[in-house]
Amino acid sequence: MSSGKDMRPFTASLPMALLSAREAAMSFFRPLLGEHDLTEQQWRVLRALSSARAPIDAGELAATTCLLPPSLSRILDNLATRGFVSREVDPDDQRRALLALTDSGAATVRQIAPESERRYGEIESVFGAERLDRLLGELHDFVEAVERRTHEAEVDDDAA
Amino acid sequence: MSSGKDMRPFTASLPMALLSAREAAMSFFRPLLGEHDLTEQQWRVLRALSSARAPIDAGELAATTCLLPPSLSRILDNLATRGFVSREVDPDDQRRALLALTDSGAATVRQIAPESERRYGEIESVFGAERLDRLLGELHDFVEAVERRTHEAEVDDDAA
DNA sequence: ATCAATTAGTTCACATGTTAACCTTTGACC
DNA sequence: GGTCAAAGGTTAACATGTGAACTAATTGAT
Repeated sequence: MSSGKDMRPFTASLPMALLSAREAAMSFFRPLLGEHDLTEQQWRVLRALSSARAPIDAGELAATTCLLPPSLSRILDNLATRGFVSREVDPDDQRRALLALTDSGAATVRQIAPESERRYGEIESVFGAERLDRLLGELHDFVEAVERRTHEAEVDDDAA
Repeated sequence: MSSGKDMRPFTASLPMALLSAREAAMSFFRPLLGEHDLTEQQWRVLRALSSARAPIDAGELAATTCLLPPSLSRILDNLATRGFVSREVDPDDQRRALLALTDSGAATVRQIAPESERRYGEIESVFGAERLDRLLGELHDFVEAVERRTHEAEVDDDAA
């Protein structure tokens, strides 16, 4: 007698579905990043800094890139050593680090961006551009719905 | 002058959207698994073995759980040491390992499954059950579309 | 039967994920 | 103005992600 009868089939699990979809999506970009000796996470950081208009602090960067502080800390060590990122202490609050792209980092982003966009276009052609947009919208709504619920729970905790 | 003008906004990137959605989804389960000293990946392995009707080999298990062989190898070391999983050599092909849940592993899955299902129900109530089903369907289709294209590319390679 | 090419898993090296502990700087309070 | 809790980052320890190299078993071609 199998013990699996009382659980949702494996493939019907949302975390698994999101994971395999992400693997599928990243299969378009991983080879490109590998050619430039960048990991997916390093690229996320460069990309986030590139679209930031001014230096931002580590907490904000961590939130934007979906990286936990310890991971981000090590990634910044790496990127600073390679000269892609500058790290300074915020004079207004010496606990904070202010991060920015160096010229070399910005040049690297500019070099990779066009090919990255081209491959994003491939994804659109495989799945359909508007269908992809709808999917992005649903994913965004999902995150919002979960966050709303989480905040309510926190308020409840405070009240208790 | 910001250098970000030629790239898609960060939040509009599918990999990022899938990643943050996955984080949101896992926020329901991570605390539960932590209570049982299981990581997300260890739980994926236990769950996959629990729904397998017969012992399966490592390659199949890796594919099912979205784990790369090196990760799976270490995870199986861990789960075997803890007595949750048994590992035997396939007599028909001695390269293969045959994996199965032990009684203790099956008991652990049975113990966790109900609460896991309950939390899945919370996700449904937050986002809507049919809306979640549609999302799952789209994610599944996306993976299929990408895999189809990848297979075509491989055939092209062979022909070249 | 023999040997080169494949295949299944593991091991290695390095980067990241995850939690907890730590250190410094702030800010609120008295 | 001194004390203390909280905030921002980093460090530590262990588990996993990732690509490359490695081992052993199997397959296939000769």
